[in-house]
Formats: sequence, structure tokens, C-alpha cells
Amino acid sequence: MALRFAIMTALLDDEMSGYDLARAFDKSLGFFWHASHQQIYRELKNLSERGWVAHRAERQAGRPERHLYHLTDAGRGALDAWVLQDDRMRLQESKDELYIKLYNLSEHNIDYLAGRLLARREAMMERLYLYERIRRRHYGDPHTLPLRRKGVYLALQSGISQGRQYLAWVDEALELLAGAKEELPASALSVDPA
Amino acid sequence: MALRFAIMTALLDDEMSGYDLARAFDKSLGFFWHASHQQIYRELKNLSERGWVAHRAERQAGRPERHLYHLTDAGRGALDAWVLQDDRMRLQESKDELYIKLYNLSEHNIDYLAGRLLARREAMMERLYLYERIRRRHYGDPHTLPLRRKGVYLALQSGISQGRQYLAWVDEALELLAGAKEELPASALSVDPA
DNA sequence: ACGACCTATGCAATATTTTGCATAGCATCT
DNA sequence: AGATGCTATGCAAAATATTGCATAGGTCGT
Repeated sequence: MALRFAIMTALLDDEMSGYDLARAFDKSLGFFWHASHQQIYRELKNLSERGWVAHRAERQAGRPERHLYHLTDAGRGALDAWVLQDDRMRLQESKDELYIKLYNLSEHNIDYLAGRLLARREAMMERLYLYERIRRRHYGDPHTLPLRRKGVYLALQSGISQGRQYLAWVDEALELLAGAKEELPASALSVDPA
Repeated sequence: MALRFAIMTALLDDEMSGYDLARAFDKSLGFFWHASHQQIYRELKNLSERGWVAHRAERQAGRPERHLYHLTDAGRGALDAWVLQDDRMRLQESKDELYIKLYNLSEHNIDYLAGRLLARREAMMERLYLYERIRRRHYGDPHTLPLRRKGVYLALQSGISQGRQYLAWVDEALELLAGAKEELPASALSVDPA
């Protein structure tokens, strides 16, 4: 339901192709909504049938045409109405299997889990770097932004502070795991040459 | 896929009924995984068929029987194996429609959105209070905990620091929105007696 | 030259999640 | 006395999301 409106929101400023949208959902928008290209193409078809978006084709040499989508007036109206409706509040749900796996922490998986935490750390660093760059470039002083862009800023800012918090947590987690490993009885370790 | 293992994880310590599990998914566990009772009953059936959990019935006067589920040895094995497999890393995705709605911030919806933010603030305060109480009671000094409970602590700690970060963000958002409202031209406000 | 990866679109099958409904008795509030 | 809400279970349909496949030419590295 909301993906539909997320797509329309992305089309507020520019016309975009399905491919562009998929790119956007990988990047900035992806912090609070994830969508594969298959989902996006399906929704675009659906939105076209409803008359909420329309597209024009752009020919390209040697490549498939790009279908550039834009909001229609009806779409804009539907989006405005949706914003004021149906707030299905669901508090931050961090749906990452790794948390469940941490509940199962043991000698057998401690190294594996520490490795997975490290991988998340890397990925989050990269994303955070991207977000902070965007903020620096386009949202330097939030108070001077036009109203709508203040909202975009807030979403971005949420991504940034969640990202920082996440990194701090991962570091704490890795430290605790490292400390725990030292305390493990020798029997649980692999061959020790000492 | 992972819900199945989340349920088994919840059964590591105690036997539980579907109802108990639903309760647990509403509370602490719900931070990183949400599941309705319908989903849970379906999964329990599925897990029983696989032989990963089993149950005994407990009669109660005037009420439906409670089916108390516990892990089988096979279930324990499957869970251990899963922890070491298939890490489908997906970075923190904060799937809340409100972020999309913030992208659409305008004079017409600013009050509504501020109200919705406030509602989330209340709900998060409550959850945070619960988590902090749990931590104080059961996870006072993480370094002295047995290994598995260190993992549980880390998940809990993630919930707490995310919750705090979220509250700080909501406050920042509400302030920015309040400031923005003052700057709105009079034409956008309702009748002003001044 | 060959493989890997990027642009660009889309269908189909499966898996997961949500929503609506159904039953049933007890407790508590008004 | 009636309404609401809690315990306790579960089926079925609809909406969403994931995974696998398919096509097609371009670029870049080895």
C-alpha cells in the first residue's frame, strides 16, 4: 500500500524511470523503504491503470526504451489525501535476523556472529557517509529550507542519527564479544600452541 | 523463514503457548520482529509437522486448552544450524509510512504530521521504559552474564539505544515543525483574531 | 575473446504478511 | 444489563514481498 505512495513521492520533483526508482530505493530512500525493481515495475503498471502516473517513452540507441514516469494531477491529489489518512503506526521494528541469532550466542557461533556484525558495520559506514554528504550539500541549514524540504531533511536526519547510533552499538557489541571470547575455557578454543 | 527461528528462540528457555508467544512478540521481542497471533499459530503447526517443536495440552476450567510448546532435540539442532547459515544482511530499514509522509510536508498536513510524531513519541517512551526496566533487573552487569545471555543483552541494548535516539529525533523534528509553523504566512493559518 | 557487471524492462511462482472472520467464556466497567 | 476487553485458538482470503527467470546490448577489465 505504502510503496505506491513512496513511488509517487519520489516522482514529486522529477520524472523517473522504473530503473531510476529502483536506484533511488537502493540509496537514500532505501533507509525507510526497500523495494526490488520487480515490485517497482508492477506498482508503476498499477499506478498507470489508476491514472495516478503517466509516462512518456525515451528512445535510446541500442538499449531498451526508458519509460519516464510523472505524477498526474489525480495522482497528486491521491497522494495529498493519503498523507492525511490511515496512519498505521508501527514503532521502529528492526527486522534483522542477526538479533535473533544473537539470542542464540554460543561458543560455536561467536566468531561467525562477530564477523556478521563487522559486515553490517562496513555497510552502515558506507550508507552513513552517503547520507552525511547529501546533508552537507543540500541541507546545510534546515531552518532556511522551504517547508517541504524541511520534511525531507527530517527523514534524512533520522537516517543519519540512526546510522550513528547503530555504529556505536555494533562497536559495543564487538567489544563485549571480544571480551567474552577471552574468558572462554581453553577447551572451547581451537588448538592453542602456547 | 526467520519467524520460525524467532519462535524457536523464544522457546529456548520456557515452554510457551501460541498466546504467550504472541504476547512476547508484542513486547520485548517485538522490537526486532513483529508477528500476529495468526502467523504464530500457523508457524507452530508447521514446526510441529517438521518435528522441531512438540506440545502438551493443559486443561483449564471454562477456557480453551493451552497448548504448551517446547523445542525438540531436532528443533534445537535446526536452530543451531540456522544461526551459522544464510545471513541475509539487510541494513536497518525503518519501514514507517510517516517518513514518506514527511517527504510530503506542507501547510495542509503539518499539524497532522506533528500529531502523529507525538503519538510515536508516547509509544516509544512506553517501550523504552519497559526495556530499561528489564535491563536494570536482569542485565545489570553484562560482563558477568553467561555467554548466551550476553547476546540477549546486546539485542536489548540495541533496542534501548535505538529508542533513545528515536526520542531525540522526534523532539528535534517537533521543534523544527513548530518553528516552521510560526514562519507560515497568515493566509495559511486559520482565522487570526489579532 | 570472454567474463563480469551495468542499463533497462518485465513475467511468474512462491513465500510472507496482513486483514477479516469465527468461537467461547470470564472479568471489569458503566 | 450490556459493552468492552482479555484469554485462547484457528481458518481463509487478500495484499505484499521475494526469488528465479528472461531478454538485449553496452562497457570495462584481463
